[in-house]
Amino acid sequence: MSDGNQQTAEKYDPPKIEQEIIKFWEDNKIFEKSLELRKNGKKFVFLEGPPTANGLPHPGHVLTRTIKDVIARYKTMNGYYVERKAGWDTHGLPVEIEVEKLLGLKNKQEIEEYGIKKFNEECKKSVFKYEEAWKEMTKRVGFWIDMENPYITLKNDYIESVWWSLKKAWENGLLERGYRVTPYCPRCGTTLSSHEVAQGYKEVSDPSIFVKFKVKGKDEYFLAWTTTPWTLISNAALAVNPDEWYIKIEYGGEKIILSEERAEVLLKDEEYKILDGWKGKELIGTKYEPLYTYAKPDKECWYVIGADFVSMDEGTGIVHIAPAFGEDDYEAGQKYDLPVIQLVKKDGTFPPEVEKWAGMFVKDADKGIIEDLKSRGLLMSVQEYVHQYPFCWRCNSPLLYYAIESWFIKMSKLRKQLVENNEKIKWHPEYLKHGRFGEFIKEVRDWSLSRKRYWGTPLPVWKCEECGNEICVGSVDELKKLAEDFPEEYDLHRPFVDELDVKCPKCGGKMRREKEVIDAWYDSGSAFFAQWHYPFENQDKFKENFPADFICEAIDQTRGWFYSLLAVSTLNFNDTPYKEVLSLGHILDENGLKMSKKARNYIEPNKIFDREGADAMRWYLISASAPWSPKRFYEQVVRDALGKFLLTLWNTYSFYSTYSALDNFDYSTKKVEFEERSLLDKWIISRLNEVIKSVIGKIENFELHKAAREIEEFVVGDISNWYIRNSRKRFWLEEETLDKLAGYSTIHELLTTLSRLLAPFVPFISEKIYRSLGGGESVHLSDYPSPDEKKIDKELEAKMEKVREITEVARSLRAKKGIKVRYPLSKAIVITSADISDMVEILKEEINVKEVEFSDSIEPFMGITVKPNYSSLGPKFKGNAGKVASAIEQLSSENIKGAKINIDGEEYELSEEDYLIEKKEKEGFAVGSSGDDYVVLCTEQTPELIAEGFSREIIRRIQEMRKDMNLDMEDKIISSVSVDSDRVKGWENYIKGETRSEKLVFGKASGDMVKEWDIDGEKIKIGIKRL
RNA sequence: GGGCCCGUAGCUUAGCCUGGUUGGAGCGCCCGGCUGAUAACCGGGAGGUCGAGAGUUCAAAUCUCUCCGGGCCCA
Repeated sequence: MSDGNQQTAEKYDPPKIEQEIIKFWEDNKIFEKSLELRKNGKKFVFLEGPPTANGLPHPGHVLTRTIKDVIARYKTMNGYYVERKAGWDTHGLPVEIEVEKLLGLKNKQEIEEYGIKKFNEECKKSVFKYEEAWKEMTKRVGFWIDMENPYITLKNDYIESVWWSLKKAWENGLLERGYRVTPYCPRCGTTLSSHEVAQGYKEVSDPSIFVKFKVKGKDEYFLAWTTTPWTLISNAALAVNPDEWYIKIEYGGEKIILSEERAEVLLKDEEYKILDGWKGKELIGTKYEPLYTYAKPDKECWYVIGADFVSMDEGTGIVHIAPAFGEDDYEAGQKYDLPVIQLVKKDGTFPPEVEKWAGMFVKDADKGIIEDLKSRGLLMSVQEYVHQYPFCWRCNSPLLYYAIESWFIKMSKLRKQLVENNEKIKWHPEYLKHGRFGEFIKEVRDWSLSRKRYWGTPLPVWKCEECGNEICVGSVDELKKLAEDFPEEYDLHRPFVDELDVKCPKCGGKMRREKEVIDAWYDSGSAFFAQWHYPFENQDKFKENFPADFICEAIDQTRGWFYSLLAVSTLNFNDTPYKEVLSLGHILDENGLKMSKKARNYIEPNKIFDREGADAMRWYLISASAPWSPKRFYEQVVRDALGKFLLTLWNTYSFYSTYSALDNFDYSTKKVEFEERSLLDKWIISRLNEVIKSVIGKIENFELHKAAREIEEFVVGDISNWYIRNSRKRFWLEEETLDKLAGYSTIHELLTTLSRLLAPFVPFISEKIYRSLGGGESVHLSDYPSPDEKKIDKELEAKMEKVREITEVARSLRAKKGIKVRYPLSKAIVITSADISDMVEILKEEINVKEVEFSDSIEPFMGITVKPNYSSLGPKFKGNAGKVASAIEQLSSENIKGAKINIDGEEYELSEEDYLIEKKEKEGFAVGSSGDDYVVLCTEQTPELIAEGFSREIIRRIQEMRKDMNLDMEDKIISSVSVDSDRVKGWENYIKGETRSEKLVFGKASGDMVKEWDIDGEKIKIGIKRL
């Protein structure tokens, strides 16, 4: 054969092959076919968590898409019908902020001046800014999902479904107004997100005061501590820790109540007298006189309550509670049904009813309040208190924690159901179920649903300006009936919904919509029904797909999407929306740090796809660690996965395709039956089935990393480095032997089965191999392999394992003795309990010995040497010790016992401690062991053996030169070597045959290529002439 | 500050649940070898306070506690 028509397999070029496969899938609609094929199969319902497309995808997204794809493909190949509908999450504050930046808008006023309509149009554009990049990434990573018909949270249909569920909550009394305490900038008139707050902490010095609250009807005082005197105006209660001990003391002529522990700290060097004591819980309910009575509360207040958060770290153990100005305070207030006294206006000043300080900014009033209390004798002491306090990152004014009116979903009423529904879910990893997630839902708080923003699903609540009637709208039809002139074309966003002319069904008055939009988490949490526009359409579709069998996202979704889904589903259907959830670990950078846009510490997925390929990236992500464990990610690890696994797999395939093509092997016509195949073939087939069995078990458990590692071990260790290595010889034969055909049959089966086994993991290379070997139209239309138990032969596997161990020992022995494997040895003797007599050929080949013998005993090859034990002889014989020692060395091991030694006419009888017996291999043998097995090599190198070894040295060099010259395997040459022919006496024809040399010339090297080699220190020239 | 996860060689990790030979392996490094499928492989070597400390125990990488560091979520 000449250049050009020789059928060597192409080089592994991942991006090229992957693009080619992507095109093939698209042209032939393989994804669609894979669905069509399983249409009548059992459903496996996958629910896609919607990403936001207003940022570029990063490696973490590649991980989620990879794992979802592995599971979906695996299930499909197992006969399940796995529909995959993509989704987009499109609402929310991050989108607005992005657009604000884009338009240069600084705050809400500017947005409203710009126009909500135009602003929202920009938001809509923004969320699809990176849609193409996402689609491209999805395609290149090989994630099969229907991106053509995604659900999109901004669509009217989607919003309508969400409205439907909100109305249901409304009707069940689970959607209502309440307060939420949030960080609030009084100057900007806006609440801040936690992220914004975190940016603005500063160390400041505030007054901290100890204030006395008079117990009602008694001449004694509760002592409380606060760093925000201005909140005292809105005080509603005092809180004690129910489990701590409180005491009444006489101090400075007054009766004061505070916690015992704090009294000891605060009054360390002072004198006081303990009058009485109680457990905190005994104080609960005690009434006191308010410091200020500006408020006229409609509920009972000004009494002692119990709260766990009251700590003994600072203060007095008694905490002043102002529900309007603290999260903990508010929670406690809810528990005790305290009024939300809010004597602070939204601009941060006191209202008129706070006569003394009306119109004053609250923080500026601190001084005056302190003075006032002092003059009334209610102040015990004032101290400076240095602490971290948040400031507005925009305008630098101090933030207030402020109770803002907000709409809530009363999740706290559904705690029991949430916990029950969680019990139905199978979590991976399991500890999340009762750990982070379980703990969270057990004490779930009400869901603060509304956002005073623009870009989101509008809250469908309208209030009548006339009669105060409130309605929640649950469908577009309903709204059409209530609104005048409802247009044909509409978009259920602000400002459209705000501008509708809605008439009150009760009094006919004008209704106004509550200006809020809802939390975007509620949108995505509604995906399981809203994606079908349920209940307005697709009722059957919904029923078939509820609950989902499987969802999978990263760990940060635990309290995100995993929760919002369960919450919405519990709220509307009182059932779990998913049966099994896999939570993935995060992708970290090379140094184990979180990837962030700011730090730019991640590599773009596209770069990896272009260099190492999607399969390599997938393989790394799958095999690196358990799906739920974090993974470090950088290019080198993907390169390693490529080199170690994919290239080895590819080379196995390439080896097969090269040789089988040369031999015109056709599996369908020349397949050799299993029974007629060699032990080596049967062994690798046994291993294959063993691996299939184990891999299936691991995937079912989501231990994808273990499955992947096992396959990798099998491919690299068993197939490439043992099976193929040992099979090469049979494929080099020119004639068509049964053994050769058996080998081809075996590799063919190995590769087609392996490509099916690997298809969910590395869909491209497996498709390529499968199709190239004529497996069928697509590996993804095939069935997942199932183990053929009959072909698993444990005994055979154990025997092969033995052979491999013995080989290792023998190679190690050769290395120790400095005898290269290339030089044959006459014999190896093996001592083992296992019967591996039918595998001597493999052994002979692997350790390069002419003969393998089995023996029962190691003894014949071991000599026993007797050595003097100087530490015993020295003290006994002093100056004569040396003589005794040399006498001992003369003795043999047989006659040492009780031997008598004559030194200078005196006779000594040797005792056992005088000598040491050492076992040592006899001259000419090398002995090594592994467990109870021994290997003995005859190390004697005869001139004949050396000649054979040396000729192999020559052969290898010629082969390398042939490679360098780019010769085809069949090209003939003339070789010349600068050594005497005696050096390879008897092996001339062998060299010629192995190297396709027509002639072999000795003495002087010449030809098209002449190269000088260093063979064990000897300079030898070899020449090759192309014929 | 709270909850949950993680910490084993320069890097990636097995072992931990169920305590018991000298804590395995791969990558990388050094030395040597094999090779007409291979970017692979084989032999040998250097490299480990198993994050730190304490406790339980005859015995701790493994169980318990405290601390340190990283991550996620929540304040």
